[in-house]
Amino acid sequence: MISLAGFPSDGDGPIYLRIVRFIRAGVAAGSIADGDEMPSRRVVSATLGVNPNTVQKAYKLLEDEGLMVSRPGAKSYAVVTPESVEAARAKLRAEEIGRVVSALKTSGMEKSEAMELISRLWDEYEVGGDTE
Amino acid sequence: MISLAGFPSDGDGPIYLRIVRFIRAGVAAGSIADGDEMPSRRVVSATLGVNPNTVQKAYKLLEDEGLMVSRPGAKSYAVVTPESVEAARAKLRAEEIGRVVSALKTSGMEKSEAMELISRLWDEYEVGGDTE
DNA sequence: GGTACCGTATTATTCGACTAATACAGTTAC
DNA sequence: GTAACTGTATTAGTCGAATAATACGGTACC
Repeated sequence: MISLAGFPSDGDGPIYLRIVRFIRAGVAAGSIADGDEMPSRRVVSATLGVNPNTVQKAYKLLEDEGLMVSRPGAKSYAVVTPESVEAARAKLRAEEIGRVVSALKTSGMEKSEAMELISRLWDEYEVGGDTE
Repeated sequence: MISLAGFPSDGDGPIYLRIVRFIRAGVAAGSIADGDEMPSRRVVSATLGVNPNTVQKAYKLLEDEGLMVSRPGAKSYAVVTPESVEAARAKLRAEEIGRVVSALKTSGMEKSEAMELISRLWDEYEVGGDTE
């Protein structure tokens, strides 16, 4: 059974995404094995103090990514294959990151400037990109 | 008087940000000159079919950025100086990068991971034939 | 000074994302 | 079969951002 130990009590972003991130990290890091039983929606919801549907939203995303399997009535299990591990890592890596670097360097920005800018944007993060 | 010709009837993001972007682009591109008269809030609101306060929200941001000046009762004017042009370009650049950062966050990546990867990729990336 | 425009402030309303409440349906072990 | 779990769907509440309705006060020009 996959443990929720280490799940951050405080974190950035909505709860369902933090759950997704937590499982993705486990798959990517190898701390979750193929066929491991996932805690049920209700167990997770009770543990984290959220609604089962919030967990369902996270589990649905994870299933769509191929990181777990669910079927009505039965328990859910992690899927850890070379493909799913790569999928998890790809998500964590987000290939578009290369475009950030590309765009920034092309614009003639110094590395220190770029890091500062990205750090600030990350914290401020407004859809539409307005800052200040 | 600055013209609204070319203002995109459809676009991404809230209206007030599209107005901001439109003016920023004009300043950055040089199609707006220093001292140019800005259309009043009410004129813009009537032209675009939105509330004057939506325009006010945009104009307030532009004024905070140093791209225009307003004072109660009087007309508003564009401010085009080396500083404001640089400010406009920086904002447009930051906005573009912000979209990518947004995508990374939505995909569940954590800030520390992102910063680390960007730092590493920065050193590996070679400026090639990429333009734009 | 009066009129017509201007910018600004205060207060609703709308709308979508996130979360919750509840009910429904499938699986498994006895 | 039935009890106790499981996953899933439908609907409602909550909160913040975007926009609107309205009112107020300043400036310019005759």
